Amino acid sequence: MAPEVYIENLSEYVGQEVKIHGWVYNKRSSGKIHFVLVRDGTGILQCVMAKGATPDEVFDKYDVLTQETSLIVSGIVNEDKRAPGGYELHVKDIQIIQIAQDYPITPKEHGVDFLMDHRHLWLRSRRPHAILRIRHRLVKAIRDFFDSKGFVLIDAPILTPAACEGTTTLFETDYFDLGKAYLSQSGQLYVEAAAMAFGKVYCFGPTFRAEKSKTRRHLTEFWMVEPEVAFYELEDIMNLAEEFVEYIVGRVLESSRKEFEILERNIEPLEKIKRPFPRITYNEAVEILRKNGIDFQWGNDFGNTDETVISQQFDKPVIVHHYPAAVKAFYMKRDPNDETYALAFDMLAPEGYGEIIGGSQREDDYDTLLKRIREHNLPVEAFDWYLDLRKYGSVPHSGFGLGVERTLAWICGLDHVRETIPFPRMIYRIKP
RNA sequence: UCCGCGGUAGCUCAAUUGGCAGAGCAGCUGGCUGUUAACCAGCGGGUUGCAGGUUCGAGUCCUGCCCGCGGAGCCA
Repeated sequence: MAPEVYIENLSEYVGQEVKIHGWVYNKRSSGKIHFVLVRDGTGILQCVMAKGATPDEVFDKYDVLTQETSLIVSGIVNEDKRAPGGYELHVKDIQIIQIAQDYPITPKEHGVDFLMDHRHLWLRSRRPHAILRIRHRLVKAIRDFFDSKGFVLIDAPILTPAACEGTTTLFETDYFDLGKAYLSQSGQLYVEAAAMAFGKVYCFGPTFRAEKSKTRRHLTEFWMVEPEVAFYELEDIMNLAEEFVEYIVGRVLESSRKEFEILERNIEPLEKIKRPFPRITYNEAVEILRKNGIDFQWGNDFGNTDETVISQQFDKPVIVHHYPAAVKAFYMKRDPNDETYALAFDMLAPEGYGEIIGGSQREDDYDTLLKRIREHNLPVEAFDWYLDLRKYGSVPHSGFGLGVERTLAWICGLDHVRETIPFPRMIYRIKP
C-alpha cells in the first residue's frame, strides 16, 4: 500500500510509489503525453502520464479532468529538472472524487474586483496562498516574541460599552436591555487593567472601525496586537517596539523565501531591518516635510503623503515621537517638561508604507485623566473602571498597537492591505 | 462625505468622426510523446450596468440612478 503523502515532503520519497490527495491546478498535453498539475495545499506537483507507460484506462482519464477537479493520484516519485519544483509523479492510477464544472478562475488574468468576488476560490491560487502562509508565520512570530519575554496573553472583549478613542466611528449594535454596544476599535483600555494585574501583557485580535475610508491602507475589520507594560516609560516602550519589529521581520525572512519568490518581493530592503532604528521628534519630521516642499501646518497630524515622504528618508522603520498633544488620544501622558507634547510615538515602515505602530506612555494621574475625559466630551460614567486604575496603585505604564495587515502589506511588498487578510471587510465589501 | 476614473462575451480588453459589436483566454471538436499561463486548426458564445432623451442611426452624445476602482479627510 503506497503511503499517503503531502507534496512538500515528496523529496523523501524519490523512487517510491506514493498517493497524493488534491485538486487539478492546470493541465497540458502533447497527445501521447499528458501533464497534470495537482495541488494539495502544501505545493503543486506535475503528474506525468505517457501513452504506453501509463495504463490506457488511466491515461484516458486526462480528458475529463477539469481545473479544480478533486482526485487521488498515485505513482512513482521522480526527480527531473524539467518538472516545476524539481520533482514529478509518474502516474499509475487516478481516482476522481468530484469533477469540477466551470471553475471561474482561470490561469489567465483577472481583475481585482472579480477575484475579490471569488475570494473563497481565489485562496487556492498561488499568490493569495503565499501571502496567507506568510501571514500565518508573522502571527506566530508575534506571539512567540511576547510569549518568550514573559508577557501574558489577555484577550480584550469585542463588544464594548463605549469608544476607546472618542473620535472614530464605531459599529453599533443593540445589547438587550442595556442599550447600545459597540465593536471594539482597540483592546487598549482593557490591557491597561491587565498590565496592573500581570505586569507585562498583550492582546491580539480583530478590531473594527466604521470609518468610510477608501484607501489601500484601510479595512473596516483588521487585526491588532497591543502590548502594555507596567512601569514602562516612553523610552522603554519605543525600545520594545524596535526590538519587536526587528524580530518579526527576521523570523518571516528566514521562513518564507519560497513565498517571497512567488510574490516577486525583493527582500533586500527587509534584510536591512536591524536595530537601531532612526528616531526623530514630531518637530524634526515637520522640518523634513518642509525641506521636501510640503506646506505643512504645525500642529496637524501627518497625512498619508506626509508619512510617505518622511518614511522615504530612511531605509529602516522610523520612530516619530513627541507629537502635539492636541492631535493625540485623551489617555496619552503629556511631556512634563512641555505640556504641548504627548509622550506618544508612531513607527513608519520604509518603502513608503507609512504607519504600522502607534503607541504612548499613558496618563497615570487620576485628576489629570478625569480632566482629559471631560475635555474630550467623553461620558465619564463609561470610564469609571478605567479611572479606578489610577486610584489603586497607579504606576507609569506604556503600550503600543501594531496593525497586522499593514505590517504584512509592507513585508510582502503589496500595494493594498485587502490581500493580507483571508476575507477582507471594506466599506463596499462584506461578501464572501 | 468630497474629488477623479471606469462598467462591452464566463474572464481580460478593443471598437477611428455617431454608421455591420471584435480579439485573446476559458468551453466544445480535432491534431501533437517533455509540456512550463504549452502550441496548431475549427466551432459556439452579447439586454454594451439600469432608466430615459437627442438622432435616419447610439457601445460612442445628453440627463438621472446603481455598482466598482483610485485618492482626500480619519486612522493601524
